[in-house]
Amino acid sequence: MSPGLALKAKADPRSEAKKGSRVQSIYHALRSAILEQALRPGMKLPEDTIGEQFGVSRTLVREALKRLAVEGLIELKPNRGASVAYPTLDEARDVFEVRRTLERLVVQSLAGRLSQAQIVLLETCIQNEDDARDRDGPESIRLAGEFHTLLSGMTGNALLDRYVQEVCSRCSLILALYGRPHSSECAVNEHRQLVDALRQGDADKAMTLMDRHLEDVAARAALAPRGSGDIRDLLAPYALKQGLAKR
Amino acid sequence: MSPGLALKAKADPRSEAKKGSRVQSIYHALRSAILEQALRPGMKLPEDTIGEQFGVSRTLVREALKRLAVEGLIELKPNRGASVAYPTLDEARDVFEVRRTLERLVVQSLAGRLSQAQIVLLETCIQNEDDARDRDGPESIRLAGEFHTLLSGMTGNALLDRYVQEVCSRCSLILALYGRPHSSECAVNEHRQLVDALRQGDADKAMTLMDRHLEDVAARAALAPRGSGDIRDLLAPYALKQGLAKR
DNA sequence: TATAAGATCATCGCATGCAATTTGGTACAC
DNA sequence: GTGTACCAAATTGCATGCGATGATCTTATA
Repeated sequence: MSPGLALKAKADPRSEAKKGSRVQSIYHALRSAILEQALRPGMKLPEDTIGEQFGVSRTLVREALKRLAVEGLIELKPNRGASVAYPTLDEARDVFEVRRTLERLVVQSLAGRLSQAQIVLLETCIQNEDDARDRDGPESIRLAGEFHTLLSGMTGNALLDRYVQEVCSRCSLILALYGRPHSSECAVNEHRQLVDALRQGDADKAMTLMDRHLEDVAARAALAPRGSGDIRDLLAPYALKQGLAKR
Repeated sequence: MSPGLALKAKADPRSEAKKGSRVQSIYHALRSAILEQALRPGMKLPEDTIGEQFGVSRTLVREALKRLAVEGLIELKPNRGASVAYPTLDEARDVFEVRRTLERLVVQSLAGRLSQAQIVLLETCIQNEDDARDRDGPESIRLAGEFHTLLSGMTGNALLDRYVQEVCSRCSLILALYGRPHSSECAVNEHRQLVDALRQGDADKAMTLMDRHLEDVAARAALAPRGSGDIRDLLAPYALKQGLAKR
């Protein structure tokens, strides 16, 4: 529309550098906003409102939304637009199941094959987690996810990496939804142990550690006590929309 | 553009029924065309050419192309449009690695939990494979994939199902590229054995069978002899470019 | 003849307009 | 007071136009 807006948008993606396409920026912004719960589950996400905010047209917003929908962070209903996803406990369990499987493959691929530089990278990542431990919940959730995606990226298996990134996104949302806030200090230790096992090349130990770690994470999300969380699971969707209950 | 074309396109998606949105139709058409090698790897896929063919605008075509790109069936280069993907042998190996991991989870979830109706479904699927055995390669490749996606769908885990579908698509393309044509008769038997193990609830046996089965499939794709396939890998694109120029 | 610079053309990236669908509200009848 | 029909506002679905980017072909010069 007005060239002024377009220019502002072009100037705004500051640290994104010259390359990142604008949909990328929108995608990242929305993703962060969702994972940090600035946008709460169930919230509507109208295309033109977002487009105005970012100084782009609906076309690009729509594209970003579509990507987020693929990742399961938003829901995209036929003629009624997008809203922040509200994963059920059943879906959450499914996601964690897939995640455990995938991450077992990650550590299996990585055990004993990490370079010194990679180990340093992992350790600084863990350090960041440790530093953010006291601060707000959402950020530490995001950082914990980044450790896992950092690992998956090191496998060199692009497909595996993409899948792990996706399940991590979903898990972050799930944790933000169902997780108890005061629970990330043990994760840091578990991450440290895992890196140790990987460095020593003990694939079995690493896999066991990762497995137990993800079990812990899932448990923290109140997924383990199958009965207790179900009330919310059943209640919330009705409070949100009224009428879309299918499965 | 011309209403004639639009009508033809609208009439053509025959079994698609009324509901499937038009991008869906385009997506399925292109997907089939690629998997059956009507569209050969490396071929360019211009938006408006396809749009004309289907009687829709570039917008919808673009959307379908994006989905295919996510699935790894086409490549989408920044300002140069889409072309049918040409997975390298390394990528192929990565895909099969992920696939084995995922499908192990599938059989693990399914062992001993199949209903009678599901078993019947699987058996008819295998029968279809058997029937198509003698016919052209592409179709039997597609059918073999359908058996696996049928299985994954039965887990009830939507995410797992989506991932398996995706890796199956990719594997089909890979097999079409690198596979030897005369090799599907054993797969049928392997599928039968697998269903037997699942019915008996022998999870370990089923997992082993699935693992070996996918190993076989990968081997058939010339992925096992790491050095031998590279010649084809390099040669084929050039042969294709000739065909592309003609078309 | 071969190389390099420039012009031309095809194709995509993105914004925007219009039609279609849904939603929420209001009036009216029962 | 409840239920139905209808209307208006909001929002998405899709097509298309314009500018931009990269590919190809031309031409000039060494």
